Amino acid sequence: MAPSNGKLSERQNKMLEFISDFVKEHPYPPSVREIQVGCSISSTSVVDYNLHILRREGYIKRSPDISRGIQLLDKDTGRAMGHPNAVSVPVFGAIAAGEPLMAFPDASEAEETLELPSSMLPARTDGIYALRVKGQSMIEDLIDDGDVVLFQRRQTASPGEMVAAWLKERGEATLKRYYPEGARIRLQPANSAMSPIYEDADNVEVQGVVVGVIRMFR
Amino acid sequence: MAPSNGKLSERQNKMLEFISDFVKEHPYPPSVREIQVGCSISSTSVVDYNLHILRREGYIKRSPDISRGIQLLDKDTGRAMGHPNAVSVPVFGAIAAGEPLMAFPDASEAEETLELPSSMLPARTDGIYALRVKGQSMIEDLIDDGDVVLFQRRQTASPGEMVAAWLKERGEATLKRYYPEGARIRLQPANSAMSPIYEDADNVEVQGVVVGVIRMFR
DNA sequence: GATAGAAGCGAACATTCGTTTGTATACATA
DNA sequence: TATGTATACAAACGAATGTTCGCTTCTATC
Repeated sequence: MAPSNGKLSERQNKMLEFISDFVKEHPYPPSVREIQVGCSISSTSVVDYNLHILRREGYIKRSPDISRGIQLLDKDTGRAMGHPNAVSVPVFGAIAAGEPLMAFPDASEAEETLELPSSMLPARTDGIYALRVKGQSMIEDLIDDGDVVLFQRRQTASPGEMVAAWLKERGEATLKRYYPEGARIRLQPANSAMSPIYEDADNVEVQGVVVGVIRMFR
Repeated sequence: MAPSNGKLSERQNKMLEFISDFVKEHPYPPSVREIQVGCSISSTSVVDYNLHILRREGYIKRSPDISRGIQLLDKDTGRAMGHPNAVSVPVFGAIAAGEPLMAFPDASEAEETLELPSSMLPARTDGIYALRVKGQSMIEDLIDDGDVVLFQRRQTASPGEMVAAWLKERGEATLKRYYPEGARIRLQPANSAMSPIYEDADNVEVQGVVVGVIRMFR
């Protein structure tokens, strides 16, 4: 069996992540075969082999001969983990209205946090943050004043994606669609009453792409 | 099968209690046979029989053909139990596309549930449900095809509110703005390409008012 | 008494699922 | 080269588990 050096293989990490995701989305733990399929493993025996290692290393607990008898443990405390369903998303100030975004916004500086179910979010739930939209520059993309927009932190974007862009010279952030055009970048509002912004590529810093919109009335 | 009078037999109550105790002591739900032994029932078919009743009455949710696929629901709200701060919102079929809404939609019949933080929702978090929007009849109110719309269950609405309305004669539900005009009701789409619907007040049943919109890209 | 539905029963069936077995490959080491 | 170990693979085995079926018992109703 594997050496007891505490390091996990890539496959073992993937399995842990799969189990963690699975229990967030289901009221029961995964079976060996569900792990097999979810992690693209060719044989159930390989799953079992690595589950033994995860158990020995203290990452999980297994109930022998019981279907779905897998329990995630907190590696540090060795205690059972609950149902860590919620991802807390920091909500920063309004976009397009000042200086909302530092390079690495810290959750502690958020005005509030939003507890969102991880099932709602894309696979990578880290680097998710939210901004409250100010103004109607994206009204034709169905994003209204006051909406909360969820972003995935990224430094690059594909043409046409909605991004939070930091305009260095102006010292402000803005929500627009991203269109690189050679050395310059067109930031296109979704409001026919407004004109696109053209900026030198050096002056535009993508800080995240839109992954969702939440609007609550009242 | 049993009459749908909402009362549970002694045996069914015992089963519920057993399941509740079981999930507190184990990281996985009980199997049919474990319920059988724990409740001193002679046959697994009796367990299955009563589990069907519990499901129909909204006490549990079952995942067919999945071992230990039993989930306790909160009878009052029809929500999944076990997530302290989260409210699980049942998501039913698409609106404006057939017959999505029965009089009292049952959480156990939801195609999926959404775990939302109670902080996101209005004070009263019971009677919240969600529908996936089909079509673009509310596009000018910034609700797009595919969006998930959150409703608060209500039988009445104020003029101008967005409601899920059940048209008895047509046997269909629709998402529109609500304008009572004497004995008839105008159901106004937010799409200038579409005409309002006029219906006799007797033929319109408000089933809920819109309290939020969620749109996830991916 | 006849009938029908609710509830229970025992057994069998079919699938899911944990486990084992035999083998293969890569790599380190003696 | 030979040997042992870690990892992976495919297949099969057998236990666990969900489901179904035919029958019985009980009770309410006509």
